[in-house]
Amino acid sequence: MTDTVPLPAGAQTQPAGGAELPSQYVPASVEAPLYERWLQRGYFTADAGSGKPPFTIVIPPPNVTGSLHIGHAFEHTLMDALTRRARMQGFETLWLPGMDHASIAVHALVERALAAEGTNRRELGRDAFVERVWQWKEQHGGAILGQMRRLGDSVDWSRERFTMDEGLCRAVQTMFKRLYEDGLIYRAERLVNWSPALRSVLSDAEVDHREVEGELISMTYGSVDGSGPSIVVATTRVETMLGDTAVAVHPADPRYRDLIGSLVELPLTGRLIPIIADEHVDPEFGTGAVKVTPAHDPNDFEIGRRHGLAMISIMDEEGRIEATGTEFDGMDRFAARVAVRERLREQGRIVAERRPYLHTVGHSERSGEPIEPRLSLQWFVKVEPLAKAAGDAVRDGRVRISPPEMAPRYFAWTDNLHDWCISRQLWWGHRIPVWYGPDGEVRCLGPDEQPPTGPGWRQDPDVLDTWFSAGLWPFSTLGWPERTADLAKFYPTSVLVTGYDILFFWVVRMMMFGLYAMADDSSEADPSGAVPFRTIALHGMVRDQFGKKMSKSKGNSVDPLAWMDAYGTDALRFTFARGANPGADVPISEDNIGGARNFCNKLWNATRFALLNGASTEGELPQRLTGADAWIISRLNRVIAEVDGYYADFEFAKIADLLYHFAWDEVCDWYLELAKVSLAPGSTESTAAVTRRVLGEVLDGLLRLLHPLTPYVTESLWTALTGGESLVIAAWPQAEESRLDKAAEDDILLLQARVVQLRQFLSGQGVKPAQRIPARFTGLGGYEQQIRRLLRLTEPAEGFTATAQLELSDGAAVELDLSTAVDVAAEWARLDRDRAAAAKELEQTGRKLANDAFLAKAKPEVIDSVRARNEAAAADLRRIDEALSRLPQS
RNA sequence: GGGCGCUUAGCUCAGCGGGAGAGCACUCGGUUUACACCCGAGCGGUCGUUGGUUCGAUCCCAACAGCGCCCACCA
Repeated sequence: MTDTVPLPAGAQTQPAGGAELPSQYVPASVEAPLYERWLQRGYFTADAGSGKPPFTIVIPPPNVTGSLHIGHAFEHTLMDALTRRARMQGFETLWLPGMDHASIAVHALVERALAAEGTNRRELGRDAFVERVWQWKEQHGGAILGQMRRLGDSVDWSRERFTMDEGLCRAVQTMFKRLYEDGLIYRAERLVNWSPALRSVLSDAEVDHREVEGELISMTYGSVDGSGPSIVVATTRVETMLGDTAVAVHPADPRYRDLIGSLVELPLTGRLIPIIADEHVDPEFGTGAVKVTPAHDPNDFEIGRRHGLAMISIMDEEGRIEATGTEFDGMDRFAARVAVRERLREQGRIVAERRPYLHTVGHSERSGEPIEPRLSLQWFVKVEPLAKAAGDAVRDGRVRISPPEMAPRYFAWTDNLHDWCISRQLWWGHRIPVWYGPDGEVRCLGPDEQPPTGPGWRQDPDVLDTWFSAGLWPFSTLGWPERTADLAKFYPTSVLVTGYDILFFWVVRMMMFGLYAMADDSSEADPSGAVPFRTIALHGMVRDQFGKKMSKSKGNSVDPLAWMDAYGTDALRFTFARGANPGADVPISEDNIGGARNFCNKLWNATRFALLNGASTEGELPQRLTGADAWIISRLNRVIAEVDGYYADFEFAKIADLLYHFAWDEVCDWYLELAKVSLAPGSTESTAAVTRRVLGEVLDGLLRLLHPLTPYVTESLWTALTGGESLVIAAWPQAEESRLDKAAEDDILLLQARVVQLRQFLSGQGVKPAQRIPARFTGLGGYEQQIRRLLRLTEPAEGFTATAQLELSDGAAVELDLSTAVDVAAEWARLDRDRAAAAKELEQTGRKLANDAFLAKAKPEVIDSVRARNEAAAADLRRIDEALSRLPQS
């Protein structure tokens, strides 16, 4: 044992010596130096050549434009906890950091800067624009990386990746070419989601369906004067009528049977269009007749294909009407909607208007405007076989989804995925590796192939959807397509931690690509080795204290950095962990984090107490322990096992809650108080030595268990307590069955029950904590000294008069001299309450025991427990009645 | 329109067939030498409603009401 207290690691400003150890934990003086030390010692750097089993997490790459928001901070806390625990468990641990190039977000940002300079990307030109983006990235990108250090993320910075770096470019090209050659990537003219603001196509996943107030206009096609055939159709997008090529009715609809096959005049254009029959039409809706615009509506596109209709595009890439020879040519789509409607009205063709008409319209997720279905030549991934494989991997258990209730959402996606449009009319991103020759040749190139030269050859101008490269993340970051040592060692990754809100976007794409690309690499020893991750752990979203989604516009969002400043990183992390039930949202508030800060301080002071009292972690823990020492070691070992169980199911909230209560209620409130007796001057040196060793053991174990959640305070305290190098590389505790001691646990439970009884009695009597009451115990069978200390009871002295007697649990009793302070009324009230509770328990359990059906059908252990409760209630009642009879009548 | 989930103390949430729990908030009492970012004692709930299954239901089933999220081409 040492007679001075070692300096907590990182606390350079604090002088050595327990007496000078501050009574409050000051995170700011500890965090940054500790993180620096961890980096210097290379604790986070993984070794692909290690013989240890691997544990891998790849970070969901944040956008290069992003900074750390509360959602990242939360997600990183969970990933870091898993990573740190795995490292302590002896895994070769890799948590790989990186960023996503975020095509659209970067475009928005840089184009805004260009606009401020009075220019735009088209004036600048492609190469200069891309150059400009790289400049921006070097200067301003990646703010989040520094913030991750504050959070304590134990990522391997030597392996940091970016989705546009050289290696990932090779991966993207390789993947594209493989899919292309397998016929899983194709180019086709399809009806796509077009964003006029971005002048680019978007995938289905980038379209938000929002309910808007529009108008539903019913109008007459054909003759208005009865001179020829006519039919009434309804639409919310009147302007699209300029591109109509048919009117469709249900084949069995008697109203229109005679009209099928005839031609009607399309107003404003003079074109004649056919009335056709198609099963898709719902006769119940509207008039039962549908205008068909194959080039601007997904359903109509399908109808058009079935009937071989012409597809007339009437809109350009910025959403302006293209209808040569009409007055609407060049008009914005929304202006045209009004203009067309008014022109039709003049012709007496409007037969009904419903306004407002509530319906859903797809909007561009990024730029916000309504998307326009538009006919366009684009690249697609044929997802069906890939998505099936992705679904099967979960169905057959190669990949586990946690919590399992989330699996249906996953299948809903894999089972219904449409082909994925991967080309974007943008400049920042992975350019499609396809060249077109002068004679219509198409050549797809891998990363090591030279682009064709010669006149007329040009590369496809489009870039790939950001999610294409993100889908390769779990293996591209490890060196794929090269068969690197990293890939061999660390793939498949162990667990993917992500929010349920992006399950569909990203997870399914990684599954599809991982299973496809890595199929050849899965060995016989591990046939499931192609999966990108063994487990998908889904978490919820961080919400405010009322369960509301955080948003800047609502003003309820929280800056995690400000909270780290005010309360410390560990407090923030512990708050997240404490709220993290699998798959459920996480409400947090300043009250929560205040409590977590207090908890860190509690640990600080518990360890300070231990250091001041010579706690030791040296040498073997005695095999035979007694009393409180045996109890707390037993409890520690139970807690270790429980924590391990919870980690298996990502039950962070339960881990945090368990450790909080173990540390605070059991270690601090009881064990430290009981230990004070063994450590007091009156105790023998051998007793004190054992307690000092147990004290060290318990705190050592507790700090190890807490380290994944609260790395800084635990590291700081643990190095001071043990003199060890670092908790980061310390071993994770092992639960030892031989340390479980049911008898010691029962002893302390009894002690606690008795102490609580006495406290309640004294508190009910209005006895002030400072008052020292003389007491005489009988039948205690041990722990008298501890009970006296906890309650500040004195030995009965000369003139002791027992003014009160109290029956304590399990046959013990105490006489107290309360001549100084007795509050009879308060005690009556308290005993009455207790009596009512005991009587209720007696009645409830008695009724069950009197029920033959219960006795006949209930499980024996249930009956036994009810019987025991019944007897205990009866004993309580007797004790209370006895106490009542002794109390003076008021 | 389809799918998933939620409704338990003032707030946020655990529990999910046999004794209603936690944190915070609240009330009362405290200068106990680790900690007032503390200690002790307390108050507070017909577990959304109505039926059913069961010896027994907060927990299982059904219906209803309210809320949330995801998916979706009803013109």
